[in-house]
Amino acid sequence: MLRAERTIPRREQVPRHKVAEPSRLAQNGDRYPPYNRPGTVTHPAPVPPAGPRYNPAMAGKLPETIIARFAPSPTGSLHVGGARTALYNWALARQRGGRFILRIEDTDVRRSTPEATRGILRDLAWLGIDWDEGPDADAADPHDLATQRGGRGPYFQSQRQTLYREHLQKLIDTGRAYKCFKTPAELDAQRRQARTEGRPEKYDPTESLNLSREQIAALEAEGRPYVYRFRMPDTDITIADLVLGEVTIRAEELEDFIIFKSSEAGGGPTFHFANVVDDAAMGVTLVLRAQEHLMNTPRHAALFDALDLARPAWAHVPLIFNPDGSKMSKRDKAKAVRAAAKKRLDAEPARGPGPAALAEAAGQPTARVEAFIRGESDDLDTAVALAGCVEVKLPEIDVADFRASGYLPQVLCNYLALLGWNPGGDVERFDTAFIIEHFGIERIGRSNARFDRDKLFRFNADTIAAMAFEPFRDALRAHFEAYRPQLLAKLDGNRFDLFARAYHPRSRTLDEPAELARFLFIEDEQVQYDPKAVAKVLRRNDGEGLSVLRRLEAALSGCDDWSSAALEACVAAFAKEHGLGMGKVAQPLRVAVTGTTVSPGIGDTLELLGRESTLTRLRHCQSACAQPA
RNA sequence: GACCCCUUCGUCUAGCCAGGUCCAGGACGUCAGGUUUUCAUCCUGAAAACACGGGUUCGAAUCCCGUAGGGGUCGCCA
Repeated sequence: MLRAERTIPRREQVPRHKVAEPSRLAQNGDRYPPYNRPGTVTHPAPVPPAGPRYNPAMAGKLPETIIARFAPSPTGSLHVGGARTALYNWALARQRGGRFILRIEDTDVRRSTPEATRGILRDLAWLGIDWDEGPDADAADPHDLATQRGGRGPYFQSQRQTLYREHLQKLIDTGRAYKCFKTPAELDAQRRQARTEGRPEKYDPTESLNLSREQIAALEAEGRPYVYRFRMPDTDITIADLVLGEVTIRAEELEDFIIFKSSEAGGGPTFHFANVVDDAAMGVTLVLRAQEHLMNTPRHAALFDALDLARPAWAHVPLIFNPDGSKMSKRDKAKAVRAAAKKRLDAEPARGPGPAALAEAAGQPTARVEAFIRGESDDLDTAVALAGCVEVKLPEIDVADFRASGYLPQVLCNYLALLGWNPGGDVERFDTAFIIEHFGIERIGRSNARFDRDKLFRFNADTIAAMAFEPFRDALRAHFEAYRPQLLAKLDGNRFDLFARAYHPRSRTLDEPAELARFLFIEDEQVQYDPKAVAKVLRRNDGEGLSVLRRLEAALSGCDDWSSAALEACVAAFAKEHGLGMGKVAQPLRVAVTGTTVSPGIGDTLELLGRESTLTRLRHCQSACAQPA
């Protein structure tokens, strides 16, 4: 029963931190992935009555029916900030029995890619965020109309052009949209001029507005490209934000903006226009998005008004930053690699031709690597290739990064929910069902937050510790299938179970076992003996450890039952017999078979390794680490 | 620069709307001890904040005004 004792999760006592009680909504667990079901969070803690704290949100009212949406643009991976926005929208829709729509805003034809769409769908699904309407995450081609769900599709803006045209026509008919033939270069020059003269850099519509029908026809005949601009009202615009309260922008701050791009830019609606038209067409009642959109909102409000459509409720959530206060972006990966590469080059100026050697090691053109290191390029592929050579771990930025690093989806949701919102009181650990039950806009904060990886890491570690064995094993297997297939292949049959048992208590992420168990995946001859470990554990005191190994070899080869429990017992008996502490025996053995002082319990380590490898390594070690003459 | 938003321990935050019970509570991190065959845990304890200045009040982290600082926006990107 030794094994049972050793393999129970680390946290036997009720944790110090308060953990939310599994919530009532959790009972219909089918909506969530297995690991997302309650039960992984078990210790009861009181949730204080969610006393609404003061919030100027009183300025706006949450709609009766929540029809929320998440509308990413498929120009990159799903960022944690985006994930949080999606989570908040989703939670509100689920809590109120509303609908949650996923709409892909691919109006930027140049930068949108199907791969990005696919990645976003995959990452949302992984987080346990599902949507009532939108593309199908499992479809061979999510763009395929037949696979999209919901009655108000299609859910790609590129597939809704007719609708935008119709609404544009309405604005033209009511005199709220007009053609503007100014080129970007002209506008830029005007802006610069205004700036040097100290005038406000506001677009002046008079010229375009005064164009006669004939003049317009002439310009078009010349083939001059034009955009459509929206005529802003000349009144102040107040928006009732659910998080920030009332925000008023004075009329003079407002300018006519482009709603339809020129043929040169690919035509079609701009974000502002498509966004508003679609929100209206899809019946969206709540627009909860990042605060960087706050200054767009007056434009959107004016557009709703001009189109005679009901404004949705707006809620602008604060932004998420790096611990150092900088904006969290993909560039951070390049920055981290650059810093490490520079350090490496500075440290070994004598060795090799520097950047060229690095480039070769990374399999990248030297010129590209040099440019990268000089900071002239932030190319992600170069960064990734280089990262392996300079031994730097890329910072996690996107949801996919955290997944690859072995974070649990429910933990990421938990942490993200907490970044900008809290249920009140001291409760910090909870599952998604709890979020659905308790989430509320009135408790969203109003100041920006910094992303604390340490805290997320601790949440993940504690959640893994609290998991029952089977869910942990299944999650670990799924992770290895996706990210460590070559290692998984070496863990046949119930050896994977044994592996999972041995590493469950020492895993803080699902990826840690892969790093920690290196010794398992190498050939017996490849074991590298850490000099410090050898000196301390084997050679010290006149080779005390080595002599233990000699005697241990005999004892172990006589062990018939090569199971963790029997091995543990065997080693313990040996220690007792020789009047040694367990450490005096287990440590030399550990160094002998792993090359380091770190591994799972000695019984697990030996069983995992197998009899043959253990004995081979034991002999090999004795000759390799013999006391120097 | 203009406009808008924000401001409690290093970080995320509770408390603020209904001022006293707050010499400000929790979490992560940090530090000091302890448990443990390594690792990872676990246990005990500690340091650590109301940005500043005015007001209102018997009393202000809480209400008002100002200052400073941080952030966002100012694209035919979203």
